[in-house]
Amino acid sequence: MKSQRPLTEFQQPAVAVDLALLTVAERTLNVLLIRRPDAGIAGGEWALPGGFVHIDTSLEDTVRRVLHDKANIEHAYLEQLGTFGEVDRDPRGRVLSIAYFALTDAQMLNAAVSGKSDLVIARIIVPWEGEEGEPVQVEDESGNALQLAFDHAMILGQVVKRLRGKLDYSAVGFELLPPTFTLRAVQEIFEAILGRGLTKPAFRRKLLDRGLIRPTGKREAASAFRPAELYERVKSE
Amino acid sequence: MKSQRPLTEFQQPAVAVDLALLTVAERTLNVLLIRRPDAGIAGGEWALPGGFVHIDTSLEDTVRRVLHDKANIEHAYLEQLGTFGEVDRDPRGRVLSIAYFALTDAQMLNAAVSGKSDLVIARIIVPWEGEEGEPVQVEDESGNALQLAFDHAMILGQVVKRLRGKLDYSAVGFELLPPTFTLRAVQEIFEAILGRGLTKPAFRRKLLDRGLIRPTGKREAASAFRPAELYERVKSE
DNA sequence: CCAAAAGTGTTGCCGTTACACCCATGT
DNA sequence: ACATGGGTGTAACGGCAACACTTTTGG
Repeated sequence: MKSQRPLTEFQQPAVAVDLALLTVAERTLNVLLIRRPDAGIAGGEWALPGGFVHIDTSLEDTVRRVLHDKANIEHAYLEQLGTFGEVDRDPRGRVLSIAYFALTDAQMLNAAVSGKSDLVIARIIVPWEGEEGEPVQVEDESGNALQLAFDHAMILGQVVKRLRGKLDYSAVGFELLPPTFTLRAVQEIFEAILGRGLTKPAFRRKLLDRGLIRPTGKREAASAFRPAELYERVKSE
Repeated sequence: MKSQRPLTEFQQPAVAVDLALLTVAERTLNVLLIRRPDAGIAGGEWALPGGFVHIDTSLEDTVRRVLHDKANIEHAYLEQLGTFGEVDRDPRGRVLSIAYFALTDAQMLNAAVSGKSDLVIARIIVPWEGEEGEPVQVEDESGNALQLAFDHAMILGQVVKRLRGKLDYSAVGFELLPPTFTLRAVQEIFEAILGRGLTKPAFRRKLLDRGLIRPTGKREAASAFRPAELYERVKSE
């Protein structure tokens, strides 16, 4: 910091944000991907939606712009994951990526994506256990593997690692659920993120003891057998 | 990402790394600060050492350069904290800061800093409990408050929060110790970071049960009373 | 022998797990 | 009535904290 006009002294890297927008559907973690045009770099591959950081826009606002412009979503839980800055991570040149992840429920994401042909909701296949944080694979609804562009497989691996780590002591899990939900639905969210089964009674009690959710008195509508009670989040003070 | 030459299309923010180099001395968290020249922006205030990210240097290498050039240190535990990008966080213009923290033992830091008049090792005063992550205060060895530049008080608060969160389930605490150390020393590190006392027997056992350290058979030299056993880290496989 | 700090044994609490069982509902 | 998933009781396990106690060393 020896100069008073540092902003022009060196050639600076470009700065982008990349957004991993996740949900859980059919007991599996899903992520929104955008197809890169065939003609360009990494053509035909699938990437996290992203955008460059303009000089008058904060990081949060940049992410919200990406969320709105590319995913048609206005509100979602957002959290910064980290910044990736290897010199060769983008063949177009030096591009830093500030990675964020966002969480919504499956219906929201389905509605936002319907009709957009360059978007897919891909299933995340995690080829490791625990919190290793290695890269992951993705596949479409038919089970076909998708090729991820740049270092996005690694970034997604870090997202899964972060989620697994925070699930127990934070309230991120509920961000993947609609406003009211059954306990069974919460358990499926947890199992999808952790990649392993959980015992039902222990799970229910731990959840209720934390005081984060409250029964509404209503019950789910369509069910072949006994309908489960619907719960809602208790607004944090 | 609609352009093939994005690097020049928009005016880009400048990108810097800031480094919080911490140690524990006299049962207190300390951080290395550098004094900003009286003439410039934030003149006379104290800042985390930092530097701009050059176009051909990775983030890790940039941090190592800062560590070497400004703190005289070659090796230290390094971890990325997060990226701070409010539009007005730096009065010189739009500067993103990718914050890292580093950990060493007190002797290392003292040796590196001796004779450098623009550097201080400041005590961190944490005015909150638990893992709130609010800004912190700093003071010199005589107890005089130091004025922190930019958003560095907030960044340091986030570092403390991160350390408190990771202390129990990771091995970061040992990065603040010399190669061999007593159990008492480890406990003082933990107490300094957590900001509260711990009961000795429980602490010792938990530590030894984790299998991360091993007795060397040697004992500490200078002691008024019974000398404690010296331990070392067991090299992770 | 005493002071001071190192180190150990024992107990009890509490959160979590596991397993067995009962309950409520739609066909 | 019965199949099916929702929901509860109970007992065992294990981590951790607290406390009292013993041991070791230098003066």
